[in-house]
Amino acid sequence: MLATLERTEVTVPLIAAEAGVTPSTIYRRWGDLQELLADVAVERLRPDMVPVDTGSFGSDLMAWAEQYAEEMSSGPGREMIRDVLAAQDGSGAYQCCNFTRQQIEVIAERAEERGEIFPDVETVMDGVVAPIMYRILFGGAPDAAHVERLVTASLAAKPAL
Amino acid sequence: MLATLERTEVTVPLIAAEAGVTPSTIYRRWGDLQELLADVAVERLRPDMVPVDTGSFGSDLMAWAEQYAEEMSSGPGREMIRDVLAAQDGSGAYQCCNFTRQQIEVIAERAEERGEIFPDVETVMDGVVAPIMYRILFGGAPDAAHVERLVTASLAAKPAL
DNA sequence: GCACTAAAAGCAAATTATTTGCTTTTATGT
DNA sequence: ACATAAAAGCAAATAATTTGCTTTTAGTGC
Repeated sequence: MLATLERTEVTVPLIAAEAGVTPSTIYRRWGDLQELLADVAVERLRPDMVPVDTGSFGSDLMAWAEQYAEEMSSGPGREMIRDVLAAQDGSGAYQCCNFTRQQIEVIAERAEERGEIFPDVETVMDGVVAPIMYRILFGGAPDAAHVERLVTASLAAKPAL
Repeated sequence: MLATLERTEVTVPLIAAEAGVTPSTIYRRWGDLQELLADVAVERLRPDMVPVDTGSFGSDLMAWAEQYAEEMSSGPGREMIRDVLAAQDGSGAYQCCNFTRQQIEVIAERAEERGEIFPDVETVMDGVVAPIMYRILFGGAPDAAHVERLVTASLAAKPAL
């Protein structure tokens, strides 16, 4: 029902009716529409899968980054990010950042077990995640070749010894 | 007057009164509060200075990045970014990104005239600007040491030959 | 199981914001 | 000066938000 509406057409009274509650319940629990939308978006951005294991850090990261860029660039992806960032309460954004970091940590842990040498997680956040997100938010979505270049470049950065 | 209020206390009728116009004028021109705030924020984010010339690409970029990170991490900086990104119309974000790109282009043009070798602008956007912005938006503000590391790393990336 | 309590939800009135149709002003070209 | 079109004012209608108070719900100790 609500999914078919434009962002500007979604209102608290509407959501309340949909949920079978009175609007004041929603206002008291969330304060305003943006906080509610942010909460919903954070839940929807929570990863529901472990990154696929393709055999090496490099290819795991490449596969993950490609999928991440694609999902986040999509219409729904952008709206969810927007919703999270628009909220007054910054904790949603922080959570999302952690979801992402944890996914990369999973990839890193597997690489560790294999005895690979690989860049540390913060390097990947700066070198891969941040540019993807920046371009989605501020410019056009990054294309596949760009994502590939970001991943390749960050793989060249070796960890502190 | 308005500057002393919290974001959630700023309303269209208030701004209208402040401006000495009727609210409907504002609603007709901007549609809603967020578009208006985004417009204001874009104007305030427009750079009013040329990056200082310190003698080389590396030190110019370092000085610029430090100031950029500081300004954008500040309370008002964060609010302006938030306002720009919260707008339905994505053109504000695109403009802000271009403001930044143009600043880096100025630094690059000076380096070109000096005959320096330096990373291309998109590399700097990905390697310096994006991580700074990502951390401001999604986590804690980046500290000075982090910014310095980002700049140093991106300087090592030489342009395509 | 029953009474007690605190938190959450309902309800409805009051307030505030938003939209809209219509009128008036303002700016511009002739 | 007049005609025109765009922008602004005004005010009524609609919709959203806030709030005080009542009712329900869920949990706790007896």
